Amino acid sequence: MSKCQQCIIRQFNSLKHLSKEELVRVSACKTSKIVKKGEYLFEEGTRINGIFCIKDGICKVSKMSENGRNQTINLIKKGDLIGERSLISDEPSNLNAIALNDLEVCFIPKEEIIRDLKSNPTFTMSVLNDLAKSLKNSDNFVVDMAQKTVKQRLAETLIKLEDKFGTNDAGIINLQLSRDDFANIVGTATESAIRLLSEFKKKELLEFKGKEIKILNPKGLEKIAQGFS
Amino acid sequence: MSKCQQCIIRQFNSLKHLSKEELVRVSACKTSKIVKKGEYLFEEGTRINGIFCIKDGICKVSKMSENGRNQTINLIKKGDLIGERSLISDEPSNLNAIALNDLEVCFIPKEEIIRDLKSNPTFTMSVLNDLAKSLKNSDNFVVDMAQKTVKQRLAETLIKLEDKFGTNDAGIINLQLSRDDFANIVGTATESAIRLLSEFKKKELLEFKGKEIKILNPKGLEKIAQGFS
DNA sequence: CTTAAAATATGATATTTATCAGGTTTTTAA
DNA sequence: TTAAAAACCTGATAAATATCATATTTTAAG
Repeated sequence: MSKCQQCIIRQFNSLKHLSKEELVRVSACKTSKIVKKGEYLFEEGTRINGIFCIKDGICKVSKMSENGRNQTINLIKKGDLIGERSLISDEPSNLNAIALNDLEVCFIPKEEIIRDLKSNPTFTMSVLNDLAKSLKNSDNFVVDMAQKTVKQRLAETLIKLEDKFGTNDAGIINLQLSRDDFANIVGTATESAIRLLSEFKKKELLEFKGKEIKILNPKGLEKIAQGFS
Repeated sequence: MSKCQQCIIRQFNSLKHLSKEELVRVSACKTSKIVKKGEYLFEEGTRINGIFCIKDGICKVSKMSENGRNQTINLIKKGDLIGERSLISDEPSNLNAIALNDLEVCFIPKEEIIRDLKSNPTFTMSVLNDLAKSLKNSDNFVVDMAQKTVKQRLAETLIKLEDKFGTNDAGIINLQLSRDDFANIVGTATESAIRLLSEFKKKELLEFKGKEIKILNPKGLEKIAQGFS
């Protein structure tokens, strides 16, 4: 198994603040696994007892509402850590993590990381920083969900996806989501997501062929996200 | 000015993990202030550079949406800390904090707390814990906002308010909010909040006289929050 | 290659919610 | 105490969104 010390991925997250010795220890007790597209990395209600470092692939973080509908909270990509909350509280996870495409992850047990948290303040501050950023994102997300229309939210989602995952040479967003995935991110019915995507296409804000989406007029989408429509 | 060492409020938050010496230092550099009802404790876009400890009163945390509408994110009460995020990032606050009634707060400058974070792992873990809990709350809030109807959200809000602030001898919730406040928590128009409160009253789920609200049938409200209506 | 299943699409309709408009009551300040 | 302002309330209507029904296209499996 590859060693954390040599893993380039750690440069993208808090693990970069670990010393060489700490990394060696972490490396010794980590495990790796592959999660196939559509399978769970972890499930709501289970204890995860450690953090996952995403080496490759994209992971959808979601939660069931009491209404029985699924809401996607976040998309996690290569280089991100997930499961930080399990370090702190002993409660089972309140979230699902599902592979959107084949996922390569490392798992570091809780005790190991806690040991580092207690001894390495720089590492701890970095983890605090991550949580703080997530919290800010989440708060902003609440405001959007509460105050924006479905159309605004979909426009915003498209912009954010392009930002986060980039495009290929042809300008197509480097992430293929089903209409249902879009609906679950935006918090709407699948039919509504489909209709709005078609509307955006008709208005030449974007074009798509199946799941391949290319944004043609980002400014226009931005306007819509801000409520000018 | 009163001393942190003798302040009973700190028992309710992470500050309880500070040692006597640390508390003496904190106490020496803290400042106190009163914020009158309706005034800002701090404003979106300003740098706060420290944390506030709420000694008395209730504070509304909110954010303007791009649509120009206000969304209340959280209600903070006696014993809570607020502003933890400013410890970590240097960005200005993305939130407003407004006094719902007269507020008595202490302010502890950032540098002082960071010093303690670096030297006291128990304190740090407690702050991490707070952030993690907030994040969980926020995530749940996102799901509610995205997936529940206004009626469900209002019912849930009422239950949560009673939980958090309790009731007086007459069973009236210990917090007086305007209909507009309710609308901003639930994320709806003021008229809609009014209509639904009236509907709940008609169904004898609650009774109210002005801003004094008494829940009569908590199970019934719970049912509605879960989507049975 | 063929067929069944899943995903996408679109129309019709019902429901939810916002908006506007006009009241009444309560609170605030002079 | 009284006038003005703010908060509250209700109805009518419009807009947004969900739901249901059904057709088409795409994908997956045999």
